[in-house]
Amino acid sequence: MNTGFETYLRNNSHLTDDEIAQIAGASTTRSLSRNESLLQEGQVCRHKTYVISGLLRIYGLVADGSEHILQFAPEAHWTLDAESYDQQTPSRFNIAAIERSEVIVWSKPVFDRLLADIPALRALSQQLIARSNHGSRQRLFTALSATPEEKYEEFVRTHADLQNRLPLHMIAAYLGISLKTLTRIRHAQIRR
Amino acid sequence: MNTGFETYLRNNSHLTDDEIAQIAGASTTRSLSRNESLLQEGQVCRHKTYVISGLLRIYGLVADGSEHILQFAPEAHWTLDAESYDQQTPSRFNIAAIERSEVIVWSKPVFDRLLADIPALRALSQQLIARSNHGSRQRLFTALSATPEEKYEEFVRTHADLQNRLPLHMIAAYLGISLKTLTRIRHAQIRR
DNA sequence: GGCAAACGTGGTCATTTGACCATAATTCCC
DNA sequence: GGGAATTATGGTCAAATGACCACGTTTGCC
Repeated sequence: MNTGFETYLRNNSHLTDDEIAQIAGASTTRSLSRNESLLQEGQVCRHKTYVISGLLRIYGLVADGSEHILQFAPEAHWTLDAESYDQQTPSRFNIAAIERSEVIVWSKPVFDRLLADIPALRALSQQLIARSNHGSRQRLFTALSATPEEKYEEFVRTHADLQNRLPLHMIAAYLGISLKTLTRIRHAQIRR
Repeated sequence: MNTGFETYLRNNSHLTDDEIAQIAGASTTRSLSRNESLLQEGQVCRHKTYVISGLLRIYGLVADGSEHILQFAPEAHWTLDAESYDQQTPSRFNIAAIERSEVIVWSKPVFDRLLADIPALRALSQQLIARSNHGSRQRLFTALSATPEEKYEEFVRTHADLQNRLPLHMIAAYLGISLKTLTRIRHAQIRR
């Protein structure tokens, strides 16, 4: 079986075919229907996850019930609440499917074992953490410094592929602006 | 010589005294006067840095010349533009001293050598990256979801020690709000 | 295929926020 | 110690934003 995951590893790591087979062999597949939850606030994230197809979101809720999205995870993304997973502590965030999705997962003991056995997997993990770090930081800077319009423009620039798979209210929740403001921005841009 | 750095390593890692001596021995000390720059946008971050004393800030500039602060780095913090350092690419951010500060630095080749030789230092590095990750993410969530007042309250809660070492306009630049708004919030709180 | 839910847009209004300006107090540095 | 720069606060005003509401359309799903 080739889930696309093997292809991903072949193209994005120095793993040998044997190692790839070993990693894939230790994984379990899980299907998520639209809106199905993968992790809820307060639960401990017990699995490392890779998205084969579909689209997930990682988000937090605030007092008034509205949600704010930290990250989208489309196919070929590793998604996890890193803090909850690493430390096995209750998560502050939620993960749920936006579209029908397929993910593969490893329980933490299993994945730890793989990490211990396979140096190239450690290297890949570190690379992913570093990338995530840079992503968060860049996003933080944008959140601090950009106007709503600039935020939207950056989103379109960096997530062109996701733009038509997401309802506008989720884009707004991702940008930290209201749906109304987003609508206004788009309206203004059409006029131009 | 004991700079406090050795003590830090003794308390926060599994490094042996020999290893600690090796790491400290490979470092260079640098003093920064108030407002002195350590790294400017566009430069490549060529050194790993540890703050012995004082206080630095990592910030970015926007078109109108205003600055937005990503992070404060007081004594006992490792500070660096991780992306620029890791990939040796031009930095998008600036680092400068807020107070007169002392830092110790290692050039990247030297520190890479230490990392290769000392497993416990790799472990520490990974821990620091993970922590930084979680910090950025938490901060991003706050930036997206909190009101200015909530942001300030969280800042006071999490940075009580820095509060009276920082001018208000820098706190505002950190929170992503205007100085005016910050003044208003503080005024309202006094009245309560 | 059809019904219910989700979605996108629009209008209005109150509130918040930031821009600009001035001023007093404080702090820094030579 | 003293002069200059930085800092904190305040006032006013315009603009941006969000809250609330309604309505028509689209979409998902049984």
